[in-house]
Amino acid sequence: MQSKVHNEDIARIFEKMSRVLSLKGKNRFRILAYENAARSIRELDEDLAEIAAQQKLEEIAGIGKDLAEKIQEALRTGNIRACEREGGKIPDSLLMLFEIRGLGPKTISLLHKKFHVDSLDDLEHALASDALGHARGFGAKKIAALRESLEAWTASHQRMLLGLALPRAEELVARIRKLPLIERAELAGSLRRGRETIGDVDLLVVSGDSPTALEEISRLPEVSRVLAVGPTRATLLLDSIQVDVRAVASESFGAAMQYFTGSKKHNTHIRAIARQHGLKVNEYGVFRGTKRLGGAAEADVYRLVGMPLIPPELREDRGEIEAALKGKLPELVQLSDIRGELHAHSTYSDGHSSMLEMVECAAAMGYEYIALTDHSPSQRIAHGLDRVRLRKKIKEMEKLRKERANSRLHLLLGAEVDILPDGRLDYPDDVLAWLDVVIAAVHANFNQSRKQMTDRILRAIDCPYVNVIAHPTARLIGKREPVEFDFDRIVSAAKQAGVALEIDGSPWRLDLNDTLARSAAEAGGLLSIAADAHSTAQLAYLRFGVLQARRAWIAPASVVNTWSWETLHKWLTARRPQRLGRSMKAAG
DNA sequence: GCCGTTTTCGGCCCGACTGTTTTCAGTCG
Repeated sequence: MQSKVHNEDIARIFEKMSRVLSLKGKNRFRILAYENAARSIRELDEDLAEIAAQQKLEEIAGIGKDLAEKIQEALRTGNIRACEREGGKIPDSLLMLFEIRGLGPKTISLLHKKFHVDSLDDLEHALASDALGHARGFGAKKIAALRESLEAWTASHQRMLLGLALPRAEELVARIRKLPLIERAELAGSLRRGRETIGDVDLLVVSGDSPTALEEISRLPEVSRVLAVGPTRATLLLDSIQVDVRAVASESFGAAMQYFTGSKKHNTHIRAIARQHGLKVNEYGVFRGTKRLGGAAEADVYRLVGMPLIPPELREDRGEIEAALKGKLPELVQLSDIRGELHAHSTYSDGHSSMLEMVECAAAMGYEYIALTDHSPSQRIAHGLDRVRLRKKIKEMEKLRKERANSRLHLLLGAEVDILPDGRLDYPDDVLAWLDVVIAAVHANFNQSRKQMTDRILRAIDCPYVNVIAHPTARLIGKREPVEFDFDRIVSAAKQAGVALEIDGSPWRLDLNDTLARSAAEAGGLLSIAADAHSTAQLAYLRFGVLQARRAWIAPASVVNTWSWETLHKWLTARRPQRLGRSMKAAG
């Protein structure tokens, strides 16, 4: 049996084919057909192999007889002879040039033929020399624009982390809202849906004088570069993040928000339902024939197709439309439901803020409880606490509790304890008994087998002092793959034991991710949404965890840190061997 | 190359924007 051919492999072949054909100046609709097919395949949930087995390839939008046969061939042999023949002599490095903004088939073809540019490196050299200067179509501005595009691509060809992009985008929106010409400004796109990474920022504005408003936006100090400005649209760079600003009419604002928030799949599905009602939905509104029925408010769009407004975080076509039609949209946890933080560090381990600073910040945020969960000794780089230093921390915490006796904020002595490779915890039971909150986490030996890792985490869950498994898959977005384990077994063991699985809000982690968190919650498991804060400012990371939880359809009831102090306290102590931790008694 | 209440041929992704053009070509979303 041939090694498995994935949907993405076939999408790549078709994408390559469309680029090859465009370089050769072939029929533009044929080019478009391959492009559409590639996109259509990328949007599939099901494996092409399964669809092929059911003889249903031609039911996929954009796949006809010919492409269905080509897919069959790719599934059998791993490649498509006709596509290889067509693109045979064209190096992949040349096709990479399509990634550069401002380069299309004509220019790439010209660069290739006249200047022997076959790669991004070649392009860089050509742009650096003055060779292009005299060629037709290459003015000084064009060359400068290409230099900038190449630079921007190098800086940002990978997607940007939500937690880093969102605050920058929000600052920009706040700034834009203060401009006198601006009536409204809102973020749309994947940022609004809370996706863990984003490609660019979509921003909609309403103004009585759009052209001037867009000019003014382009001149804001936050904007590092202006790629394009016209009367209805501007493309800007905010650091290396591309921002697309669109000016829309007030009466179309809701329809435009709906359209530009996406996802594409969600919108396609909504439009299909609209068609069944004899309606047309686009970015300008909802129409029956030429009669405009609504579109000023986003809720208009959903109401006219017979459903309540769907929260942006759910708009991925993962069942939310069916749920909305049945009136069964889930109640989603929101930031204001959160009553405390169960994962935060202080200067005792690798945090940058003192216990006092962390506690004061948590009080200012209106929290009812905060656990300071510094690392255990195995985390040497993070200054994990041995018994002696842990005792010192307990003393300081008891002093803090006395000084703040009138505060409604409960201080919890916690630790983020390493789960050792064999599943034992990094503190012995007598030390664990000192703690009010134990969150256990994998921080090393990520490459164990699936079975070893499953047993390791199961053993940690078995320990009666453990309350939470922190960042369960240990992934770092774009940097470290999630560890492998039997997720269903972990979820069911955690549920049995009353152990919560964490949704870590740190922008680099967001762990559990949305799909895993959703299946944990659907199985009836408990979750904890945490900031994993290493400073007072990072306590705000919790909101990214909440966004992730909302994408996972999670209701407040299954999130332990939405619970009142009394309920949480009962839960924390429920599993413990009889003798209560002494600091918990002090917390009273 | 796909698609079909316009159905096996003849449409399909076109409007906005930039740069270099002297009335338009190329690219983007």
